[in-house]
Amino acid sequence: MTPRQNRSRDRADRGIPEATVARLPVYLRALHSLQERGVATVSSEELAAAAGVNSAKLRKDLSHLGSYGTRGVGYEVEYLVYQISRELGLTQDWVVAIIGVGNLGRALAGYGGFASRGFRVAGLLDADEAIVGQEISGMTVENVDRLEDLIAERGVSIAVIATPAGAAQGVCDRVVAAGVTSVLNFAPVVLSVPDGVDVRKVDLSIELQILAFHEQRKAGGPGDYDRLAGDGPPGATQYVEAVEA
Amino acid sequence: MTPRQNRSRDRADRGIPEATVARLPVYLRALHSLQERGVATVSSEELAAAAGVNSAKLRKDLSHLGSYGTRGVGYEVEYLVYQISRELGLTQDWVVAIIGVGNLGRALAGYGGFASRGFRVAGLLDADEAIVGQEISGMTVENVDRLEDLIAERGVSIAVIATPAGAAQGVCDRVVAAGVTSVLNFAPVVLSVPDGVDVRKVDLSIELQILAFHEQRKAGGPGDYDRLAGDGPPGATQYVEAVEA
DNA sequence: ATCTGTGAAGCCGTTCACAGCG
DNA sequence: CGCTGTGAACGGCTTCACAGAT
Repeated sequence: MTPRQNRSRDRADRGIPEATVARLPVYLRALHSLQERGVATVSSEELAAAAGVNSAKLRKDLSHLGSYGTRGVGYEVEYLVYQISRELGLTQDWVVAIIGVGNLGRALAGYGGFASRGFRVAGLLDADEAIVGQEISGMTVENVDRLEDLIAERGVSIAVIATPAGAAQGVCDRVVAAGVTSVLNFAPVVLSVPDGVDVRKVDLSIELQILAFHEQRKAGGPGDYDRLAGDGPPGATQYVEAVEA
Repeated sequence: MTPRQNRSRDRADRGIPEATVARLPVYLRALHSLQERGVATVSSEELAAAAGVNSAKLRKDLSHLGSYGTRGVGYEVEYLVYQISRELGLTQDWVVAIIGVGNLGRALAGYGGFASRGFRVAGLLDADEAIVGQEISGMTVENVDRLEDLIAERGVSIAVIATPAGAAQGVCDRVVAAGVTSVLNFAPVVLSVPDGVDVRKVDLSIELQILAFHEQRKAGGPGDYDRLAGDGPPGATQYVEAVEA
């Protein structure tokens, strides 16, 4: 027991706090936007406003990367863009495979934010013969049977799982066995993975449920306009788990 | 200055910690899954495993809702499902409008997880005349010009923004002006909203960037298979902000 | 004078370990 | 005895406030 978390973040790791890492992409986006508007220099106050955080937090975050600002002046936009990009590993290309080409998989395949930020989609895979062979966003959907081969051949390092809930764990096991250690999961299930594999999860219905919680606290009921249907017997709520990603 | 955060979470709020709220939907899903398998009673240890958290955390989370377990036994699945559903406000129906019917909007419109959990999609809106009038998942796409009317007529309380980045803030301002206080934002921008409005953000490229950071820390480079292109001149990274959600 | 970088304090969330109920 | 519910300890993140660089 006592599963000593092997988390390699003791020190010497140049340890950037997780919370900071999660905000760096936001800063990066704000900086790109400034760059497009021709801004050369920015203060922590301005950048923080653009990123939606407070300026002390921004400064502390950036201080974990190094001293890239000039006191009395601010930060040079281009330089900071480079430093953050490098820290996040975006100066290299990452090869991504999308498994599951339903509605969501299609949306992801066509998502411009991937290609433009150092992520290259190198495969669209599906198990459905009716979908395999289709042309989606300039790529041909391939059979998921070839998953292991494709990962090895194309050097896939990030797998995006957009399958139905029932298929997700199986797909995950296969990509992990094939050597992938980073998974972005859109299926509404908790994936089990061995230590050393990172899973991030995006769950649309969870986000909505969190909003509903706060909304309920504000008004005490939906809408406030007029009461519409719903509100049936408490115990009788029908949950269908009809998720299809 | 000193923008005193008007965060209405001082007390009397029956204060459930935000971190707990974010996990309740996960517990709920695990419980539904148990329910389908006919399990009537579950221990904190079992439920925690199914939800991917540790059992002490689970017990503390549930303790914020009340004492719904039985010592020496565990939790009654059905009862706990009801209590969590009620706490999250899922015993009522929430009316959702999706603005922006591109690839992602389509995926969201067809997402089973909405309808099955107390969320009713009551409108698909787009600005593009070529899309307006189309039938998507059994609904006709309507013109975003009618946004305010639809919100009022149908009692929309949650707006899902799936527009391109450039349109998002404008749409957000309009839904907020029309009385909506909960927004789920898929556009890659930081939305400004007045106090009292909740915004949650889902950002695909941010998640990938966080994965890339950790992946970089493991291997020191993408793939580990062989080095492919990339790695160009540092200052020359091309960022296109070509996001179209 | 201005704005960054940072110790110190405070807050929040997690984990431990056990008291207490069934 | 088994398992929940919870005070207490701990650790991480945020915020404050100011020292220090330009």
